[in-house]
Amino acid sequence: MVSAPLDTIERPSAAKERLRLWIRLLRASRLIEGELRERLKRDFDSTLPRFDVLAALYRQPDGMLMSDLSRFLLVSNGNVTGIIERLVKDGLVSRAAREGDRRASIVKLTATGERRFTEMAAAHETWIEEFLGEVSLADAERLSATLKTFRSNWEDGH
Amino acid sequence: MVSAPLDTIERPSAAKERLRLWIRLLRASRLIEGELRERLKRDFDSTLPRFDVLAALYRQPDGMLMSDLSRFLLVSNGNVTGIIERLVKDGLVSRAAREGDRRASIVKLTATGERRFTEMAAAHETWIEEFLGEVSLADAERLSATLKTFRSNWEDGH
DNA sequence: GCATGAAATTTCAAGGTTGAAATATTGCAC
DNA sequence: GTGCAATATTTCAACCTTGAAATTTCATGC
Repeated sequence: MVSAPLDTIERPSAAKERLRLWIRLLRASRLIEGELRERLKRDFDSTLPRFDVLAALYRQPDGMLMSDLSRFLLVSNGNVTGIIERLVKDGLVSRAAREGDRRASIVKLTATGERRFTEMAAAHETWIEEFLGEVSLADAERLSATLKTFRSNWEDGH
Repeated sequence: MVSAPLDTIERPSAAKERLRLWIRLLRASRLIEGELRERLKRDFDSTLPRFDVLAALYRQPDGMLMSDLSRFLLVSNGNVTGIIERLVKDGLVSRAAREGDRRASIVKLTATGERRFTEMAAAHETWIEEFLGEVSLADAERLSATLKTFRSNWEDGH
């Protein structure tokens, strides 16, 4: 019988640890996402994708193109079409053709949308604090930094 | 002009840091999930939810109830019904009524399903290593531990 | 000016997701 | 044994999601 390389037996395998990390990461997001979904529905009769769109628009008072939204939110073009349709119907968002380019439409928050979003954002913050409150500041900073590095590497390679 | 409390100006606010953590966590999962989805589709003509179900069943050779699956995967009952339907149609999964209880059905991997899953799992491992390879062993361990604690706390409180 | 490719968006089919209501079956109190 | 709550699952409408094809408009080379 031949010994396996030290890496695979004696020491914790980095690959296995990263696989475990991914599984826990996914599970944590799903737990939190599920709870957020429930509460957005319960308290604001809204959804997470709608909240994401409102948050993106809130940061850009001059408005965004459909394609800006889809790039920023990491979702497909077709997806954004439907979500915006519903937000417009609800009066939270406005659409207008871009000056001199009838292909593109500029999407903005309405006054109602802005008011509504700030209410939702306030609740959102307290909910996240409720969920993650037991994570120490030090842990949050480390974790956050690791994830930021991960994302930078990702974007360099994709 | 009055000074704000030290906590909110001089020192990084723990709440803000945890909010940032959540945003990065969500973004990281979405990036990885999106890439996994594409590759599962491309290489196996499958999807992430199907892969999740196969993985759960692989760990339980004696089979699982529909409700076991829905609890374990954090998805609704109705959701599982549809996914299992398709997996059965594809021949990867079998269903049978539980002995003496015609309400419950026991779901298992077929031989084909098991073979198929091990292929997918192997690819999955190399993909995750590709995505997270730059996360050091130490960082992976810390992050993973933090997320585990988070989940334990969560489950105690819910 | 016109053709032709690029850019911005929509449409569509297939699938995933929830939560609530409906169905079917079981177990239990009496 | 009957009634009734509990259990396991399905059904359904509404929404989210993707990726590919189609549509509309713009820009550019000729």
